[in-house]
Amino acid sequence: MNTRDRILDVTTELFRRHGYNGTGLKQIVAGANAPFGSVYHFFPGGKEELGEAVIRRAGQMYLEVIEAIWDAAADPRGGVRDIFHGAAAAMVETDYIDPSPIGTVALEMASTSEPLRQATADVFESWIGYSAARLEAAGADPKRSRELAIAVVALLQGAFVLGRALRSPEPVEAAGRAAVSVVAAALTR
Amino acid sequence: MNTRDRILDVTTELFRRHGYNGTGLKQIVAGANAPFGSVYHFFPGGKEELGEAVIRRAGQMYLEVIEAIWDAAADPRGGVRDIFHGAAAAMVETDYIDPSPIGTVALEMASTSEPLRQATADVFESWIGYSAARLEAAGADPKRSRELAIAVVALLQGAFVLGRALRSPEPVEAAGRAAVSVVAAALTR
DNA sequence: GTCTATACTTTGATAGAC
DNA sequence: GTCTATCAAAGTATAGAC
Repeated sequence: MNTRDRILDVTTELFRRHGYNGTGLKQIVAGANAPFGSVYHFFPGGKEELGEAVIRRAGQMYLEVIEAIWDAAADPRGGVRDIFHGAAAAMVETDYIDPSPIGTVALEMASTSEPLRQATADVFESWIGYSAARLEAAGADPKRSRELAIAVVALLQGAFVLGRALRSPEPVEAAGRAAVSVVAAALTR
Repeated sequence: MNTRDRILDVTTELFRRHGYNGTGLKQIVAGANAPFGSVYHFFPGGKEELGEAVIRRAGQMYLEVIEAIWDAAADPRGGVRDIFHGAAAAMVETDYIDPSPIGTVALEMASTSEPLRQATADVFESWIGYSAARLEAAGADPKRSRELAIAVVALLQGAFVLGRALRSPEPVEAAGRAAVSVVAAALTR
């Protein structure tokens, strides 16, 4: 794998464990077996530019995972259920590392770095927009599909916070059942 | 106000904006107009002990706010609705500072500091336990009241993440309507 | 593009005078 | 209890050889 991708991979992993401020550039180059100068070669804007790239790449990867799950699911309820089940399983397997680095960076940096805040906002909007479109296609009221999608994404992000704090998959499972119930209610109306 | 409380207040405020790792001890003593040594006088365990005190105090304060809202509300739906309305208003008023420092610290530190992780877990459990008891008293199935309470807390925390990233009260309002709908469904069954 | 060395700043923490 | 001075380590960033 090339140096740039190794740097991105290691930084993503470190952000998931320690967030943006908790991750040092020295840790990153050590983990990526890269010379220190390479970070500034590939990301001239330094840590902030690297962080933004990590957020946007992780957001895109997750969007593709969500798309694949929706495509494989029989109906919207099944799609939502599978997304939360997958996330719960991932948390247990990884010893409760945050499934995605995005929520942590959003909370840490929204008041500090406008480029990073904007990157997290763009990612969340992409998830919300995609989910709203799928819910609408499944029969949800167009006027309520965005609100519904926001609730599902909020349940997922909030469940990550609780699951990580409690070191348990229970919050993700509970949030998943709530998400299915909210979606089901909107579709049978 | 005494020095110890000033330190706690300033640290809470800084955690809400920049999280645990983004807040320096020097910033704290500058903001609190306190000598540097006072931090170690009142919190011999250093930053970690101070952080734990901030988390537990904020968690207790929020629990009391939630209790007051429940007591004032006509029914559970109203209580849940008021909690989210209040949070949305607070975010707008404070230019989208995180309403509480707890979620950020939980995500940042869960894999790094066991005392801080435990403190965030204890706070979330106290919110979940109290909310579950109120829902149960209102007629929710005892077997489902905990799951319901977890979903409401997850919606709230997730909405903070999204609201902060998007700089909008929309996610908190949307999550609030979803929370009311989930609670209402569980009570009319 | 790779790698090393280094500059400069900020961090958390400690010692000791008052 | 208050306050100052200072430390060692870690933080980001840069320069320049190869």
